Amino acid sequence: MKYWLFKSEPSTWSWDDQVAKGNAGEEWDGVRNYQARNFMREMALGDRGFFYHSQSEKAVVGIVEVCAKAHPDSTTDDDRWECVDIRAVEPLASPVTLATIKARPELADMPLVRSPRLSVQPVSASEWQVICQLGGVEV
DNA sequence: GCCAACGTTGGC
DNA sequence: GCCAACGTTGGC
Repeated sequence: MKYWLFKSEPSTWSWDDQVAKGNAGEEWDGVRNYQARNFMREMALGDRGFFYHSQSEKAVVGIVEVCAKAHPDSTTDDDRWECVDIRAVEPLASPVTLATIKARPELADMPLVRSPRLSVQPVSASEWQVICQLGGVEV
């Protein structure tokens, strides 16, 4: 199983919006970036991901699961763009902020730190464990 | 195929 | 609200 990070502006699509969709999940649509799309193509059913709020909040707030593999993005006719579906699994007991992540040497290589604009990113197993611990979530 | 212009994103 | 960084677009 692989780990990922999904970034969203809470004013556009928040963790609460994601939770409201329940187990059916929701398309992670609107991605118009090849790198991000390619990561989504690599995702398998059951892969886990962090849900990150950008802008005002700047924190990992929840854990999601891939519940549909990459398929055409329904919000465009342009067949270059694909997306997966994800569903909320559980919130972090305490959100892990960008400041906290930046302060951790073992997390300093995350794309979140290095290229903050990439909206879908891979997360290593060790990074996953560290952030889960910081967030008060059992791995 | 290159490169400049532009729009968007996100941190501060 | 500003500004820097980046990726995409379109003209040549």
